[in-house]
Amino acid sequence: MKAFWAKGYAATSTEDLIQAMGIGRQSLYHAFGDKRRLYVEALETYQRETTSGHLKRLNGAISPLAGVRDLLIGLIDEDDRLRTMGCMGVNSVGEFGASDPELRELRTKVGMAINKRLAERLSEGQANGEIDPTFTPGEAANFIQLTMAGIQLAARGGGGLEELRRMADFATDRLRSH
Amino acid sequence: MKAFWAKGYAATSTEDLIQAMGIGRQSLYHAFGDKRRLYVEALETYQRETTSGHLKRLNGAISPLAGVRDLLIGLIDEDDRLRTMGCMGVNSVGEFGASDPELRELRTKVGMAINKRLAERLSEGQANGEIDPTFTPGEAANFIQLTMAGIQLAARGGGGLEELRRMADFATDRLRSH
DNA sequence: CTAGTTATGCACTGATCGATCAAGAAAGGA
DNA sequence: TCCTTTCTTGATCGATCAGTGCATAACTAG
Repeated sequence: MKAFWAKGYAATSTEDLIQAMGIGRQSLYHAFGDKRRLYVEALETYQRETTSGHLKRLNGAISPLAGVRDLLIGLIDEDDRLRTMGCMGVNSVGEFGASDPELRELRTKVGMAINKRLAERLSEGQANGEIDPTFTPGEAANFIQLTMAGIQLAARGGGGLEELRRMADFATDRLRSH
Repeated sequence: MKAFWAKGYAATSTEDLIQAMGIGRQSLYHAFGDKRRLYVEALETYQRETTSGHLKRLNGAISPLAGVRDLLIGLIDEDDRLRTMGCMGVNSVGEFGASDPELRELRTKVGMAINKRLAERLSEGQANGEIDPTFTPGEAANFIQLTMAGIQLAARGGGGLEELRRMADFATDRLRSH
């Protein structure tokens, strides 16, 4: 997973993979079928692990808007090395675009789950007055997801810790009611 | 340029390139040195061509906020095929991250130029009362750029025309003063 | 212990990778 | 015109690519 995450699908050789996993060549093919299947499994694992963390931060905060902020801030790893790896899902979109139906479905599934919970949470925030009531929760949820992707892309591009945190705060503040 | 744009650096073979350009193999190496140099030149050309369009839209509008909107809307091609190619610069960030100093500098240069003009324009908007005066133009400019990247990534991922336009409008409206 | 299944190591496949060679064709300059 | 430089063509380089065949090793069930 880390090998694909760092270098992308095409630039990661099967040699890289067996080195990273510390197993033999035949074991890789026996266990995963081929390079592509391994990539899909790695991406699935990545999505599963990260999504649960995202939802935990979104739900755990004391208020909906604080949840959004925690979600965005939580994307930004303090460690430079980890942060510049970005998000494997975002990287996958960049590499494959909309061309691969299987990856697209995988991505859509995760996106919808986050979107749903995000919209619920935003709706709560509108009810308690902390979030601007003039927009629809669904649109705002889409926009938060766009912001998530933007932050993670900027992180991969070498964006600094403080710079990214300011952007997360800025985006969060844009949802606040006046 | 289109070949690299569509498939990324690693997945584009020199055979793809000579097919796309309609020239012989040796001509490619004679004219560009190697694959990497050709990629850098292609990316430079892409940046130059697109950036001028972005600035034109940002400057051409009747008001600063309308300029921001035109800038964001202008990223979204009506043609599905073109839209799903996304932005070559964004794709490049995804593929190479912060690992390549030359690409990073190329990207930074363009980013700063847009950022500067964006901040100026936002400042104008705050002066004429159309844009929320409570934030600093620089931060807002960074955020617009993050939104640009987010839109273009979503486009590559298969985002629909109307969906993306709604996000552009939503982001623009977040800057409006109340 | 044995039989049968599963996993692994090593050598190797054809294909394709990026890049180069040698030689000729075209273009440019005096 | 002749000579030099620039460009193009086709064959080919060694390296690496993803994926296999085959024999051995490890494990499991009885």
